[in-house]
Amino acid sequence: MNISHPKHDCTEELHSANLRVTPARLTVLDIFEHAQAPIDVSTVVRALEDRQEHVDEVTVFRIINTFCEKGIVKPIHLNENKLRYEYADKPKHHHFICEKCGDITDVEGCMISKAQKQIEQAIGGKVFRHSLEFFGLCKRCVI
Amino acid sequence: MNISHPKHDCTEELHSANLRVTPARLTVLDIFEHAQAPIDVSTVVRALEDRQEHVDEVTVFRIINTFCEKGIVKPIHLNENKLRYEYADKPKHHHFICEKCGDITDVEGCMISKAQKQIEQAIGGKVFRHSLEFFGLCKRCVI
DNA sequence: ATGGTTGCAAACACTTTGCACATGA
DNA sequence: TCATGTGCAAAGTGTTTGCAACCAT
Repeated sequence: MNISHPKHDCTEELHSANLRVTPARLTVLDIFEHAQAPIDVSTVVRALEDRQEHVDEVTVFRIINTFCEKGIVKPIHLNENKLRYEYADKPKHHHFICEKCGDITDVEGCMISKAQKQIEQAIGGKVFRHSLEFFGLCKRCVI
Repeated sequence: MNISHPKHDCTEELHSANLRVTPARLTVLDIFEHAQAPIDVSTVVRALEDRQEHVDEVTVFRIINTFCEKGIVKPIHLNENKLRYEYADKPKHHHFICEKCGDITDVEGCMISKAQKQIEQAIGGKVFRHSLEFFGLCKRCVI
């Protein structure tokens, strides 16, 4: 019996999303599963190159958009002029961005889900989600 | 009747920012002072047209960038592919964006300045600012 | 007079679209 | 086989830059 989580199978994940299994999609999925922070499209393209896979940037955009539609990854706005994406199967968290070195750290836990209730009362509507990012200097840059 | 003296106030404000007073800058400043929500560049261009002032979009970008450098307005990221800007002289607040009608409401007060302390301890760095937006349905769209 | 400001054209970065060809099921 | 995925070219946004002409001081 397999006690720990079975080693994640990208092929299976694509199948269960009703997506055809292609080399590009498999590798992009694997890249997201191993990414330590939200990554943008050109980073994915470079990661593919590093693995000797040459995938057109347009195709990477399309793969990621498909993954977003299927809920496999989700877009992350970090107040840049571009989108980043991260693997969706992560616990809720926010991000801390170092304004000097650009390092991105996850901030675990969500401290404002209760604030949403107050806001709903204030605006008389419904709050579905929020976006919260912190900017500053990481421990290596703060000195 | 509602007689305001925007030109006078705006002239002063440009002077004290060491900026030359031009018709385009005066009107852009007045537009920001009267805006009810963060606005983007093309909205400013349209607002200028409405006042019979035809200012090139590039010039509006430059005016707004100059205003940002002077701290007269500040950029607002609302998880779009473009920037919005708002008059900087407003109390701290966040924004609620209706995902159906696009209406933007200010959410008064900042409920996470104390959370920043905890985050600083967690990451071992320094948090200077944060970005927090709420998304949902406004009271007209929630039904 | 002269240095900052503007308009216009062009470039730029990121993202999407169209279409022919290739490929997974 | 055939619907779907991919590469390439091109277009679509939002934004910046170069440069000559213009204008506020």
